[in-house]
Amino acid sequence: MEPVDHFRGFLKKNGLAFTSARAAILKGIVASRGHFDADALHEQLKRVGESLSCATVYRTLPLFVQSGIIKETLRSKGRARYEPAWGLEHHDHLECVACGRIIEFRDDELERLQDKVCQRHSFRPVEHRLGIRGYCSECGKKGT
Amino acid sequence: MEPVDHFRGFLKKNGLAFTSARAAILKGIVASRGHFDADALHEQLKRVGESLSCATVYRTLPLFVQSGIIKETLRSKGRARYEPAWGLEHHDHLECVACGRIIEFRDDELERLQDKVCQRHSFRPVEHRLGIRGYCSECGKKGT
DNA sequence: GATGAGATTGAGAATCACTCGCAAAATGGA
DNA sequence: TCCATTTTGCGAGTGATTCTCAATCTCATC
Repeated sequence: MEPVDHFRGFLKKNGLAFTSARAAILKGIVASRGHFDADALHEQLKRVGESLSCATVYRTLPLFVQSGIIKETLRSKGRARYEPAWGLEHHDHLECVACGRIIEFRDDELERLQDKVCQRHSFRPVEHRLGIRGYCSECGKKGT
Repeated sequence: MEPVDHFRGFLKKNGLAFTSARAAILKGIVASRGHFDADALHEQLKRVGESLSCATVYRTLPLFVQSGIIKETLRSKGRARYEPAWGLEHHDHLECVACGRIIEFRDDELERLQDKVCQRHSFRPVEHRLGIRGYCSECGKKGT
């Protein structure tokens, strides 16, 4: 199913309207492959002629999170960041503190162990975030 | 070694002064066992008669992080949160989305696997944060 | 113990990401 | 088409954090 169809279904189920602003934002999300923040998304939309108020962008992002189209990731420089999630497997992040590069990885064993930890504490997980900060291979070479 | 001695050493090594404000904040940190945020720390200090400007608290916390006395943890409600780290083992967090309770846990196998992931990507880790959000045993019982 | 260069502090203004309030406009089921 | 309901844009408001800068404190050195 296409994200847009899923999103329409989500809106209808919740008595919300599918507006042109929401359509535009969804297009922006799909276009921006990879991580983005509210401001970057707003800028990108402006570039393609879709000028929405930034309040609308901020107001709409949670809907996309709730519907599973995107998910919030580690915030950086005080800004909430997002990444597409629709149809993608869960993964975690390595974040280079020197160059800012973000490397995604997935490790099933790691996932399994986390579930075990939750069981041990009778904890029902909803989501988790693992972020490892350090130096990527490039920056690691350059010293310190 | 006591935290205060370690901290003095850290300051000297960096050409910084050991001031009464910093001593007071350190005392506050030690007193507040467990997680805290800048505002809570400021309030606590005020309660014991140490009235520092909140700018000073904000300015000083990074020094304690750098020196390894505390570390930043998952932020909550838009606030940066910290926990004591001096002399304590690393651990990760389960965070209840219903009641806000934070459960600490440690799993060596999990740590080991993360190192493996880093090796696989030639990534030199500096720190990592794993936060699992969900429902704790108490809140899980109450439904949904 | 006095001195001075440099570090630190307080108070309030400034930032910055984000949210709110409200009137005007868009949506969509009947 | 009509209208109750939802959205939007704008600008003002928030709340955490940071900055500015003059006054104050530290501490190595004298």
